Amino acid sequence: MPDTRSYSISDLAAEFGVTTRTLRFYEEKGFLAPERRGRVRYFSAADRVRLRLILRGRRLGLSLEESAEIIDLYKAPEGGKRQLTALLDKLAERRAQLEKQAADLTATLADLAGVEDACRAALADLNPARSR
Amino acid sequence: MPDTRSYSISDLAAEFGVTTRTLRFYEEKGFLAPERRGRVRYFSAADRVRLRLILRGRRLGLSLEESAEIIDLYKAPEGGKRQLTALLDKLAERRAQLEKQAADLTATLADLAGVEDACRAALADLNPARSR
DNA sequence: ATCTGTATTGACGTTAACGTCAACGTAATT
DNA sequence: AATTACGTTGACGTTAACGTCAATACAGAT
Repeated sequence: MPDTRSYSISDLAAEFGVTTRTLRFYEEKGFLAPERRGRVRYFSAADRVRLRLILRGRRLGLSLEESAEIIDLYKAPEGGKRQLTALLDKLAERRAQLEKQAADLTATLADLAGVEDACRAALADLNPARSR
Repeated sequence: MPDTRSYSISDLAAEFGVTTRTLRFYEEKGFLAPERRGRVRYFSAADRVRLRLILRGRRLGLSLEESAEIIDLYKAPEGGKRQLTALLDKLAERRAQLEKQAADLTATLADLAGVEDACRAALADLNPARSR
């Protein structure tokens, strides 16, 4: 069975550590489209996954727009040769960007590691008895 | 010799692909502090490095504030045990965040790779003659 | 002298991504 | 009937990170 359970707005907000305002905002902007019974929102498992991806993009520093675009790429590729080729181009573009980001990340982590070393050395130097 | 050459504001802007407005803004906010002769700014090699680091942080999705904080961590660790321990805590915190980001990154790249595969398969399927 | 190029300082405008009310509806308890 | 707990829709406020003028200064070439 395809996980027919639904989530209230505050369920999701609590689970992902965001406010309900954020979720309403995402719907207003079209990044989420929960079911509506009356005025009340019911988030499906699919909505939940989509939210997870959006927030993942956010942690990567992407705009909501960018995240949404990438998520839309995830959808089953259909269409003619032209569409598919265009999609491949976009994918390559994204990959290039993300790989640059990965490089930046490792560089920063390396820098931080260097500082950590120096810091530990200074500490040990300052307290020779309890060095390890 | 310690690279005594200096850069004009538009030199740096051109080199790093930002506008002069951006550099003035960074100075105004205290993220850069170029030398001033009269009213004119002269950026040193050190300023240039700092700018590079700021922009690296920006590509990682950090705020300027966060980038500046990290860059300040890079400075030679001094101070007493208390300071050094606090610094180590900050470093660990940063590292945790960046490592989470790295995980997000690899996950996203994996997703994109999956889409690329499906896309190529669809293309090959659509044009069996020229598959490779 | 004037023009061209590059610099400067205000100062207001803009966009994204929400925060923060206020006013209200509704369903279940007390 | 009143409280409590959750939901809703406006609508205005906020912050970061610049963009976009406008008015001005100054140095060198024409």
